[in-house]
Amino acid sequence: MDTITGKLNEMQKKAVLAGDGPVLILAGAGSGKTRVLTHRLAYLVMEKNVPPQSIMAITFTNKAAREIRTRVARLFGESVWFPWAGTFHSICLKMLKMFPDSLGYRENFVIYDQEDQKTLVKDCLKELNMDSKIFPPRMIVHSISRAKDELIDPEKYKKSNEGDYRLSGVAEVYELYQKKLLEYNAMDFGDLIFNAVTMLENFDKIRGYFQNLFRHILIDEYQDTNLAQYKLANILSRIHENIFVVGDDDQSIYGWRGADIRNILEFEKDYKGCLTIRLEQNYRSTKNILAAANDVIRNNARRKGKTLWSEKGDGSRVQCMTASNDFNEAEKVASIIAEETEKGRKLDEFAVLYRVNAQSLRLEQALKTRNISYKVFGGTSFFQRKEVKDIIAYMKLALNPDDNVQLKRIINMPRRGIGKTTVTRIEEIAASLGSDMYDVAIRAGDYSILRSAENRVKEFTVIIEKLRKAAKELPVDDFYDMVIEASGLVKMYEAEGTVEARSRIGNIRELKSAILSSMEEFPELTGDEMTLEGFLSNIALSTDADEEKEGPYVSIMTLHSAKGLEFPTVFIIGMEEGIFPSYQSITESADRLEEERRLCYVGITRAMDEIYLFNTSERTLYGHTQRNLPSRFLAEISPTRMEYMSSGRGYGYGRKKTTRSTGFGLTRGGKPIDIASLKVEAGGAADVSTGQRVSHRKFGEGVVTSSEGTGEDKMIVVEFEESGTKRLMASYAKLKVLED
DNA sequence: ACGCTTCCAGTTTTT
DNA sequence: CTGGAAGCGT
Repeated sequence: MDTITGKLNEMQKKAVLAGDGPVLILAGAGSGKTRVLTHRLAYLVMEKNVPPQSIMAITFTNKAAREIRTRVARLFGESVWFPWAGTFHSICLKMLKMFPDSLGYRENFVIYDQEDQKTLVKDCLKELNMDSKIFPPRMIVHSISRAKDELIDPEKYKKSNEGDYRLSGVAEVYELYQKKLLEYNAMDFGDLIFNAVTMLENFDKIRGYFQNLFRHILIDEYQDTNLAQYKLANILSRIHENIFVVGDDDQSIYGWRGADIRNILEFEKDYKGCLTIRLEQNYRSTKNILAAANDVIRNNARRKGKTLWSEKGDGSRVQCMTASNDFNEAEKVASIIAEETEKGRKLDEFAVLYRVNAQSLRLEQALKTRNISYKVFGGTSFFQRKEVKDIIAYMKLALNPDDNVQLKRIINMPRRGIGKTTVTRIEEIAASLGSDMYDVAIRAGDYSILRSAENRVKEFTVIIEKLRKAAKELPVDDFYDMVIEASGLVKMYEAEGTVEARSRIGNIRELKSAILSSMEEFPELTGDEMTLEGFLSNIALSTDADEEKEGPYVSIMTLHSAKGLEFPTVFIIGMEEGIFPSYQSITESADRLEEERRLCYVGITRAMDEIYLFNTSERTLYGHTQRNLPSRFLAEISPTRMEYMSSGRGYGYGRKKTTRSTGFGLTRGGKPIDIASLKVEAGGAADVSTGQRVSHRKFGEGVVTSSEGTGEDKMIVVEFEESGTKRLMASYAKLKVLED
């Protein structure tokens, strides 16, 4: 028992030892939630004798799943296999593969990523004669994905959007899109969850089987679940009712991807009699950092409410700096890192976080010129690279020739003289026959209209036939060799001879190492040999397979990708209105802005010892230069926690003289001004600004959360403690500004 | 069929 | 400023 609870604090212990029934753990940032989960798993197996195969443990990333596995293994002193530990997607895939024909899918179905989805949507638009200007494929993919997150099928979608021209159009596409997916024997990410839920709902026996199987369900990052995932867990936990969820409503930052913060906010309502435990002791950050984070998140209305505390010392104050422009900002970050490493600190103690990937460019340049090693996380992942996807398309098609999307991708890749006309003809013939394009291609000679292209098409089908045979006979690594050889893709890049082509060949070769390492891992995990099907599903569900980088490096990434990580020193750059919070979140809704604020909270709480917040007075993004006011989040942090560093002007090459001012004014046009007095709009005549506390004679006290327009027309949104959120006209509302 | 030019839009992205 | 897509000329 001591090995399980020995190093836990009281609250953590209570969570780990909780009895049967639903349990909600509200775990603040850095409060040891992974520790609680792993200890809970160990407790269930070691003390309660629950067989590992009857525990479902769900995380959001493969990385988190791996982490939990290795940490549980450490507790056990040996590796115990939890067959149902993984991501929502991998677990659903596993359930679906156990009963593949229940939903009309054939075995060997493949998984579509976003790019495949977009391609398929474009095909649907063309077939429906719809204009992709009016119905941008990106937006449609998004709408379809959101619908699936909310368990809305095409029929329901159509019904609930009757009369709306745009959404009815989306419904049309959605319907055809699903039809094609089934024909092509493919599922997208959303389908994995949606179909698993559908399968459980429609088949009593299957449902009963899983409901009995899972005596305990544990879910990490519960604040990021969507409705479909909520439903899945809800159905599966109905018999044993042991649902143990861990999350932090203040870290819900994926609403735009369908995550429904309601799931965690209303867990107690949905699971009556649940045990709720708050983990508020933070083991990560200094008091100043936590205070700043608490200051920011306090301004959100939609939250459970929780205040983190720490036994660590105050540490240094939040370092704020206004750079003249983005170039200068990057220079400063780089120079601080250089200075600190000269004092003996390691590069991997630093992370630089930003709102959008496009911001990384300047930073990379600045770090490069100083020879500071760095790694950009996120961005295009290895398996998304064009050349890698092409190879995978060959593999997918060999496994599943029904897949027209992959066929169209590679039929003329490398060039073999099959152009648009031929492809369209094959497509039309296939459509009128009700068969797949591959069937038509292989019989190209039978169709007079294809006669002229027959030889070139045959060249392609011969390759695929060879690969289909090989796919059944060869182990995956040998099969890969054959794909390289038969497709001629590497040969094509070799002929190109450019630097870019060489890097593409490098990536293709890298894919082989990915295969080899999965082949090693696979039998360990499942006891089976890795099949082509297994490999393809594996990589479809993994993103973090990037090549390891040698040596210590500075981590640079978006705020989103930083979730779950920690660093001694964190820089957040671009703390500006319109950047962070993003322009869209300011204009769209209060909810979106609250999510943005949570993102800020996530960012600040990544820091253990030091945090630097940067903004610029001028920034070039997407080719145009803009002047942004400092982020409202800066104004929300108590000045007593901040230290404002101003510096000599200069555009990157000026002297790096840094002067410290005792106050916290922001330097603009040479005059220091108080952050709290900044207006949201440049030049606005209104006298209330976002973040300010105001009082209204009828509504009571509240906080200004957003505003739009200027002068007479200025509208502000105020969240009143008693009366809720109100939209008011600033000039008529007769608000009194409260001093703190 | 293919390559070259022009035009346009452009968050965040655990799967 | 980028990358992707559509359009046009060979």
